[in-house]
Amino acid sequence: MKSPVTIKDVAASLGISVSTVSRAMRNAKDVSEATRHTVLKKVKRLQYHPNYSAQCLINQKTNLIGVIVPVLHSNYFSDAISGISDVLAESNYQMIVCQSNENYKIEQASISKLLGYNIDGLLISVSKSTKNDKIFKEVVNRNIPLVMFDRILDSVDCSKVTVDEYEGAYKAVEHLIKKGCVRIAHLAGPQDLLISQNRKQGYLDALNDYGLKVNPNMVVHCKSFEDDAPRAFKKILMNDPLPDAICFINDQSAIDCMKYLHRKGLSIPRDIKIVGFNNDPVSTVSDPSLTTVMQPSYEVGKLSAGLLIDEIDGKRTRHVNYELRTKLVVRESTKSVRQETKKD
Amino acid sequence: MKSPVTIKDVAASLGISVSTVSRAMRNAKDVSEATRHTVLKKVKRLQYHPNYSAQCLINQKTNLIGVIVPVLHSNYFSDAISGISDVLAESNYQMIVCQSNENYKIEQASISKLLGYNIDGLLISVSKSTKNDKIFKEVVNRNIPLVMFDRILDSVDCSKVTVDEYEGAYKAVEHLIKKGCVRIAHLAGPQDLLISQNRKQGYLDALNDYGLKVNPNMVVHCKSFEDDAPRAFKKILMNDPLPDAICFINDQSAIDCMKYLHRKGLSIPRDIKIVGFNNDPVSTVSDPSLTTVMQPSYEVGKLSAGLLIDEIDGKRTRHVNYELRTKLVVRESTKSVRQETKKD
DNA sequence: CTGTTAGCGCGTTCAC
DNA sequence: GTGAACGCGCTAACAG
Repeated sequence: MKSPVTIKDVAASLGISVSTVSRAMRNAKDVSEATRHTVLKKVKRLQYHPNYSAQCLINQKTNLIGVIVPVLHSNYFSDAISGISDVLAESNYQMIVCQSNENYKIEQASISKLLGYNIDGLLISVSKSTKNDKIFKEVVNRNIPLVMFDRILDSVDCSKVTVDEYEGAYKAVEHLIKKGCVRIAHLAGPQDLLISQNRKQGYLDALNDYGLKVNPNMVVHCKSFEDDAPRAFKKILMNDPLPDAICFINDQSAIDCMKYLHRKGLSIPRDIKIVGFNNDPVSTVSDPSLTTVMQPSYEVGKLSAGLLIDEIDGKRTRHVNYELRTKLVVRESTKSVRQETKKD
Repeated sequence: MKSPVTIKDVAASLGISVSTVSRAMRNAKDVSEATRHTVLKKVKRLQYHPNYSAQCLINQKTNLIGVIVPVLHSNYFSDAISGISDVLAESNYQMIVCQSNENYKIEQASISKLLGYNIDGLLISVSKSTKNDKIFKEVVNRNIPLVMFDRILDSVDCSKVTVDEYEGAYKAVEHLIKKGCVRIAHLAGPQDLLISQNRKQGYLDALNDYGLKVNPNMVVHCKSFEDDAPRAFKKILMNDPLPDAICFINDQSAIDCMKYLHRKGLSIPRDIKIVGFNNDPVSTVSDPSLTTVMQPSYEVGKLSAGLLIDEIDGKRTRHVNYELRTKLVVRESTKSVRQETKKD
């Protein structure tokens, strides 16, 4: 942080007082046009940039927003952050980005750091190991606007932006039922995550609403979205008779499963229909292409950032909850197959 | 930025001076164990967090690093940022992240903002519209450590971390040649980008080294990695005779092309062999799976951040250039096919 | 070991 | 319209 040239230097080199320079810089009205002009010229020549740290001390505002996500290298979160970034840039805010790596300790430490930086607001999607909400209560107590998105904590009193995962899963299962499936399995996400619970509930309710029995063996939770999914879907496939459809928590595991089934000599969508979740790029590329639930991640980011800024500006005092809609993207992995004419 | 509780409050509530509190906080040696203990207890009870802005004013150090990338929602850059984040977190730095959206004006404005925040260092991968290096010279002049990664500007005097795209492309083409291809086309990236030029040179040199003629019609530049690729590969496919292999600048366009060729009744790898670039998740999923050039993006991020911190800490005064190696990941899209036994 | 003083760079009263 | 003085929250230098 080298900014050798301060407001003093500008003032001295012009033989005027610092307060005049300060006024000229901030377009205050009580400065003569002449002096303002000379000041601004000098400022440019000297490459003077006001020191934010000093300004923050006075203004009690940093224009800094903290953003914490579980992981950065995921289509979902990088899209969301992209949305956040675009909105913040428009409003002259900068974002300090942290990834918790799904670790509550790191998350907590990051928040402490961010508080030290006097962020004007915080956007967070909590890690899957987060249960304690103490640190968030502290944020709220300090009157720092807080918006939780995607992965939220119900107990924290703040605005929240989520995706209607329940409806997403419901629509997926409904689609499968309409395709004639009756033994529909569900590879569920980590049990602690609210989004996993919501999706599972959507799955359960869809089955119920259509009069299908729930077979507990057809629902298997995985501990991690990435590493643990294969174990989980293999467990599902130990059912006898096999499910005629599986509803997944993400696209990659759905595709991994399709490949596995292929190797086992099963055909998709004929023998088993598959639905993913997310609409990642991979879902268009797999063979068969994957029916999946699209989540508006970029919009989640944009909306969250917008809400946060409104709260900072005092444009809204009450907290709000938004739930964005998903969209079922139907592709080949759930296509109808007339069994009688098909052989192989 | 509400932090009503300051060091004064702590001092007052304990009936001691602020400097004692300050000392206790920073584990200075000239404080009695007893007072330190009571101070720390009080600090916790009052939820006091030191004000970084004030500290920065003294220390002339913000522990803030600026990070600018062309886009956030890309496998490559989100991986790189993830690497940066992990390294910075270890060293107690925070990162302010900006995306230029490939727009030089935005890039420039972001840098100005970051300078205002008195960042201790800057990590940047320049936009493809960046030609002017004036703002970077200013950063260098202000003695702010700067590391460019992936997309660099040769003219700027700073440390640089790149991927050996030249060798990556060379290896890809060499692989195709060894597979017997002789009419190898290249879908090149935006002409202004150094990485596009390097990859093209690797392509050209490989052809030359193996005694193959370069056909200018077999090399087509696209203006954008995403939108413009289909136009470009269709132009390549207007060649008569058709190429027997195409070397792409990314995986998605390679896969789009494979699909297009399929619809046209051509078979891959039999009729045309395809190589991508990046090793994105999609490359494992396509049918046929895609041979591609893996770039160590996470490592690029880690290394860049490490270099920057060393420079900030004064551990290294000279600028260095690192060029990380790519790895050719061979999959089905370039598999050998014995033509005589194959029919379709 | 602890308290007092000064000053980091800037904005904001006040006088003039 | 302009300048001097004060304070934002904190640390460093100096006393004691």
